This record gives sequence, C-alpha cells and structure tokens, in this order.
Amino acid sequence: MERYNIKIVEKKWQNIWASKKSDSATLNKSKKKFYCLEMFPYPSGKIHMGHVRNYTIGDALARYKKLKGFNVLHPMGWDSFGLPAENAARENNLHPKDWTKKNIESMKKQLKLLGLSLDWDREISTCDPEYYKHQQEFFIELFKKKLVYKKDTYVNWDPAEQTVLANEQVIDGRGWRSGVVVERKKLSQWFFNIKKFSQNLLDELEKLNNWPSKVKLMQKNWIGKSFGCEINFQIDKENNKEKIKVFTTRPDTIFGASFIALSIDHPIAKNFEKNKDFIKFKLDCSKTGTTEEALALAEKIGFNTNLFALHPFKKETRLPIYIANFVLMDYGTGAIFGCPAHDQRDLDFANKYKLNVLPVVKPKKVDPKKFKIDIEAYTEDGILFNSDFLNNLTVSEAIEKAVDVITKNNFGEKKITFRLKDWGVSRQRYWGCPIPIVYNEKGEALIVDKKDLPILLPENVDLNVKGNPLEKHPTWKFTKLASGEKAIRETDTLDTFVDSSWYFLRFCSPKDKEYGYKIEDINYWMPVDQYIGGVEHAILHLLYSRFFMRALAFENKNFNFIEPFESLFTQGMVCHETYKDENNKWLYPDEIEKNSKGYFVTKKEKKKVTVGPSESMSKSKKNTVDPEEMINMYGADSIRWFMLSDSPPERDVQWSQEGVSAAFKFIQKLWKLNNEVLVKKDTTLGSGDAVLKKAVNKTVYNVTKNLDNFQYNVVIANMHEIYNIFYDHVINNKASSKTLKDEWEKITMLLMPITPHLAHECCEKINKKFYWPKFDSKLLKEENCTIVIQVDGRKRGILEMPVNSEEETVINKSRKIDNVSKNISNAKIVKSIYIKNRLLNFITKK
RNA sequence: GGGCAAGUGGCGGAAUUGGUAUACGCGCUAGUCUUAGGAACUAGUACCGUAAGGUUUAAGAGUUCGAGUCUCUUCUUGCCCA
Repeated sequence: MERYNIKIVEKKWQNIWASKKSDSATLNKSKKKFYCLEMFPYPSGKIHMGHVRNYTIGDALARYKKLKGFNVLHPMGWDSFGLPAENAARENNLHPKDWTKKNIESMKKQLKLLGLSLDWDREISTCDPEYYKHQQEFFIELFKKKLVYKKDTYVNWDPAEQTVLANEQVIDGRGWRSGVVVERKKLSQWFFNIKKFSQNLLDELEKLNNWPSKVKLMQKNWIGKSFGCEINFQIDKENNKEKIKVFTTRPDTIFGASFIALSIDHPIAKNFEKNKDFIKFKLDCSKTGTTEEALALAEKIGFNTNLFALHPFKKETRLPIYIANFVLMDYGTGAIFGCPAHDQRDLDFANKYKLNVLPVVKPKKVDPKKFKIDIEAYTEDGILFNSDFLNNLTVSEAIEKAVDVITKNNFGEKKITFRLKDWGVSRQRYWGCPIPIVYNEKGEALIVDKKDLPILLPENVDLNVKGNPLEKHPTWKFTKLASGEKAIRETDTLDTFVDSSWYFLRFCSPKDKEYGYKIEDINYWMPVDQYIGGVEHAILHLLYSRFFMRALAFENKNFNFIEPFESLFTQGMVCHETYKDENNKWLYPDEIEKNSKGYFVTKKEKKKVTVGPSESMSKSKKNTVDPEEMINMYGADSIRWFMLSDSPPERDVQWSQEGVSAAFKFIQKLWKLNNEVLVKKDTTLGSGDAVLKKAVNKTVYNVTKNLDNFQYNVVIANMHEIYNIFYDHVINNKASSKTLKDEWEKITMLLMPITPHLAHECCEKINKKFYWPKFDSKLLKEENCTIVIQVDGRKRGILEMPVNSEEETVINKSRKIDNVSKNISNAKIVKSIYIKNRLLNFITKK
C-alpha cells in the first residue's frame, strides 16, 4: 500500500488552493459572513511555535465555518513598523525597509507551508505608504475632532544615547543598550484623548459577552474608575485667598491628614523655580523612572515649601505643604492630602520628614488606645475614631458622610476619576508612521493638507546618529506651507500600537485608494466575529483598538457597529523543557540526546545535562523548536494536529517530540484506513452497520459541539475514538462496504479543519463536494443505558437497562445484585432516589 | 500586599454541568510478526489486594441521598495590578 507522502501531498494541495484562490473572500450580502482574525505578526524573520499555535487555532475555525456555509474572511498582514527593524538595520547595515521586506517574504513562505486558508489577496503591511497614508488621514481627522493634542510630558531619557526609551527598554532603571541611568525628561508629545471615552469604554465592556472575563477585568482595572472627592484647602497666608484642590478616594481619613503634597508640575511649584534647593530637588526627581511601579518603589522625597494649609474641619491644625515625587499631575488634581496612618506612601513620607501620624481607622475589635501605627499603614476596612462626626462609622459609611458634609459646607465636591491616561503616541524614531503636522515660523502646529499625503519617510537616513534620525536628517524636515512660508515637519512618528488599532478595518477594503476603508465593506464584514491572540495584548492593543473605533465613529453616523471584536479568544503559550550543561549554559533541544540509561547528555561530548522546568519558548533560554524544521520532518498536518491535541487552547501547551510523532503516526493510520475503506468488498451482510452509523452520528455531534466551544483537544479525542470504532468495523468485517464508504466520507469532512491536506487527499477519491455533516438527534438516543446502583451514596453495582425503565423494575432487578443485596439485607430501606437512566440510590437506616 | 485563575494516574488531560472519576493520547510492561522501520499489530496499565472487595480528584471541614464540580479555611503554582 502506498505510504502517505506528506511532502508531495501537502505541496500539491497548497498549489491547488493558491491557484484556485479558494480562500479569497468577496462581499456577498446574501450570505452570512464570518470574519476570523488572528493577531497579525511582527515580521521578525521566522515564525515561532506561538504563531503556529495561534494560526492553527484560527485556521481550524475558519475552515470549519466555511464548511458550515459562512462567507469567511480570513486575512493576514504584517505589523511591520517598530524598533527591531532599526536595531537590525544598525547591526547588519541593512535599511529597515529591506530588512522588513526580506523578513516578510520568508515568514510568508513559512506560513504557506502550514496550509492556512488565508486570503493573501488582502495582505497588508503597516509600513507600506499605501497603508500609513490612510493612518495619517485619520490623524488629521482626529485632530479636527479635537481628539488629538500636544502637551508636555515626562519620558525615559537615555543621556548617553540622547534618545527616548520605551518602558520595556529600561531595565533596572538603566538604558538597555547604554547601561546608563535613565532620567526623566520633559518633552512635548502628541496624545490621543482616550480619556474622553473612559466611561463608555468601561460601560460597553459589560456587553462583550464573548470575551474572557479575565480580559474584561484587566481592562476594567486599567481604566480604573474610582469615586472620590475633591477638597479645597485654604492656604494659610495673609492676603492669600489661594486654594489647593486635592483629590482623594479616602475622604473618610480627612481627620488623619497631616500634610499636603503637590506634584512637581503643580502651578504652586512654579513659584520655586528659582530656589536653589528646589532645583536640586527637581534634579533628584528626574532620576526616577516614569512608570507607576518605578514611582511606587522609589524612595519618597519631598521639598518643603514652608507654606501651610488649613484643615477644613480642624481650624487649629495647619498642614505643611510639600512638593513630593510620588504625586502625579496626570491623576486627580496633582495634589493630595497625606494621611500617613492609612496609606503606605504617605507613611513612608511622614516618617522621613517626622510628620504627625494620627490613626483614624482601626480594626473592629481593637482598643483605640492600644492601636498604634509605626512602619506599616493600616489600609483595611474598620471603624472610624479620632474623627469627630465620622466616629464609629465603617469606612464606606464614613466616605459617604464625609463627601456629604464636605459638599454641604462648600469645601469641595464628589468626583469620579479614572486611572486611564491619555495615550501618548509620539515616538522619537525613524521606523514608524510620520505624523502629518508641520510647524510654521511661529511654532504653531498645523495639519498637513490631505492632498499632500502620504508624508513619506526619507529613504536615505543615518540610523547611527544619536537621537531621532528624522530630526537629524539634513533636509527632510524642512518644508514650505502653501503660502510659501517656511515650515518644519513634525519629526516624531506614531506609536506602532496606532498601526494595529485599525488594521482589521483595512482588511475589509485592502486595495481602496480613496480612504482607509469603504464604509459598505466594513459595515458588512465588521465586527470581527472571532479574534484570536495572546493574552499579553489584553490591555493595550485591545483597548486602543476599541478607542480607535470610537474616535473614527465620533461625529460620524455611518458605522453600524462600534466594538471591533465581537468575540475574543486568548490562547496559551507553547512551552518546552529547558536544558543546561555543566557550566550552567543553556542548550538547544537538538544539542542533547538520551543515553542508554535514560539520562540526557550533550550530543557532542556526552556530558551531563540538567533538565529545568518547562517554560514558555524563548530564544534566550534556547528552549525553542523551529516550526519549519518540524514541518519538514512531520508535515504541516501533524504539527497542526499536535498543536490542538495536547492541551485546551486557552492553556499553555507543552511541546513534545513524542506528541508530534504520535500525530504523524495517527495521520498515517487514517490514510491507511481510508485506502482500506475504498477497496473494501462486501463480505458480510453488514451486521454492524447500525452501530457504526450511530457512532459516526455521535462523533459528528460531539465534534461540532466541541469545535463551537473551542475544545479542540476534545475534538482530537473524538477523532481517535471514532477511528478505533471504524478500524474495528473494517478489520473484523462488521459493516457493509456502502455503509463504510458513506460514513467514512463524513469523517473526512470532520478532518478538514484540522488536517486539511490529508482530508482533501482522502476525499479526492470519494467526493469532491465539501460540506459539514449534520447529525440526527434521533440517532443520538440510546436504547439501553447503564444505571448505577448505590446504597447510601456508595456505588454497589451497575445495571444495563432499556431507556426510561420504571423505578420499580430497576429496584427489583438491583436487589438481585450480590453486592447490593448484601448491603441492604440487614438494614431498613428508608427511601430510594431514582434518577431516570442514570442512578438508583437506596437510603438505609441501621 | 491586592485581584483573578488553576491544582485530577508516571505525563498532557476528559468528565453530558451535582449523578459510573481517570475518556483520548503519551509513556511504560508483556507478547506477535518482519522487508530491522520514524515500524506495525495484540493485550495490559490510578492505587492497595491473590481474590471478593476497598481507597482515590492539593489538605481539611461543610451543604447534599449523592461533590472533581457548590460553600468556607489552609497550602501550592501561574497571571495581572501595586
């Protein structure tokens, strides 16, 4: 019998699919659409197993939906702007454009080897001017809608490289490349006003029923809505009616206030700009990073203004006013009152500057006289004391009361704030989408005329200069306005998250020259019915995309949808054991082998290998496996099969060579069975026909259900089971050849989503029509069932009974079972519980 | 420190949603056969026990006729936030 030749068969079908363009999607309003999208990759050069898993899951779904009769859109593109291209360019002396192009080509070739049903006619690349031109257009529109603005903000500044660093480029407070301590520097940057949609982004989150609740919760926390209160503190100075507006989520702790802390950017801080101590303080502050975490970990330092504020309820108390490094201007009002007893940061600060610590909340059962705070703040719920009209209230009651009294006395008002900050989109980089802004001689920012788009990146650029290559380019930024007036281009480029915030729209109209999308296209295809990707994008990418849709739809009534992703699925990572040699150096899996005693040794020198825990595949730990190599060895279908077989898709999967090899063997078995079925001649009357039909029917039901629920690993188990039954019928001549052929055809259809090459090859000889088999719910019903007999809840026997047997019949029969009668003979049966077709339970009393 | 998941054989994991725990696969054991291969096939494989039978879903308690599934406490691991 001919062996199934993966190389020939897979190539053959990939060529057929490509030449027939069988995966090209066209808008067809008479058909129900299904938009299946996997997160597009960054073209790093080679695909990794994470991609393989992601795209296999998506492809199985896309193929399944197509067989079910949906008009499926399943596109692929490249998230091709970004820093690695610049780094690689510098290292290899290759232009980012060429490096990217080369990588896209090789990754595309690899993806094609997997036999994915992708519509390559819709391929897009975000670094293509045809793509970013439309993004610049959107920027201009957002600018006109006042959803874009410029403001001064802090960035991570690498003083050696003279460049801005992304947070992930700051490692332990130092530049990843220079190793120099990173500073905080103020730069004027472009922002998208995502805050404007905070409430809406939060509200609509509730309606995303097909998103993992984990992701929704993460977004909710990120948006971070909090209720609180603004309180105005009067500055205690003659002839000064100035007030400081403070925001707090804990107005209940107002009686524990012992100081006021201002952000370094607070208007009052401006008064000290010439003060030498303040200048030094400011310099110290610039040495902390910009992330919340860095601020939380940094030592709390302050500058004493020697000003005092009056406590609204304790007239005799004057609160010293400090400028402190842990107060952010972006959040609330840029000013807080410090209540050291109940906030760790405030307590650290108070202890350092010897400020008063007065506890006002205590645990319920603790004696107030014995309750002391020294180095740990009390932040739990409790009972108020030392707090005048708030005494004896719980924290939540006290918050309500405090807000009430503050409002009534005009000391402040109730306020809702969000943790979500506006989205800073400026990047001082070359390889990104240029921002379509020019500055006239007065320095005013003006939007570029749409007819002048795209603003192209310059081809000849020196990436080895320190700082922003566009800024340093000899000619690029110099331009003229229509009036002839000299102007300078914006040299910042856009964050690459902007590129990926609307690519799903572009896939609907990938070739449209007029605009980024055609409204009729997106109103047909959008929203994405199933979005699939890693959970690492749970917050930023997904939130930005949700924002971007709102920004485009703002003052535009043409959209018949607003949420971009109807359903979201987050797949787990691909893990592999880690290996180290005697010198504690990482080893690749193909550098080791098992010796005769079953231990791992190095292939070359047969030295001892330490096996570490299984971790997510990464180049640094060398626990990677190359997908292309695996496809060459086992074929795409085996890899696809294995990727779905071992673990539920949302969980991490452990890569195993045995697993892939088992998949390969199973595919060979399926092929063998296929050929045996085809040549089968009748040798029986088909006594097993009914059993086989029933089993296949059940499999169709199970596979359909499990595919719908993303339980691909169970689908694989279903296929193994039906194989075993089928094999039995073939080998033991249990079924007629007609039944075998009819039923086998259904099995090949069920194989289509997961092993498309094999499935196509099998049905080439049976049937060229593709369909998704239907199950007969009548056939799912069993004639007999197994009933468990329990005595006092313990299993004592089982009974084969016709379906829907009466309780009495079952009771009588079960009494004859030895182990049952033994257990009920010397006891009185109080009652029996009968669950039809499942179980009978005798309850006894001794 | 807070929040959210999860914990089932030697391993990955199933379990009609409260009703036979361990499906399916890997691995392992024994055997058959041979064109000695990336074999294939047959049988077995949670634990204790020769068996009848008993025990078992991280640990402990609770609700229930009945708990892997629900509730509480503890432990461990992972993720996110701080």
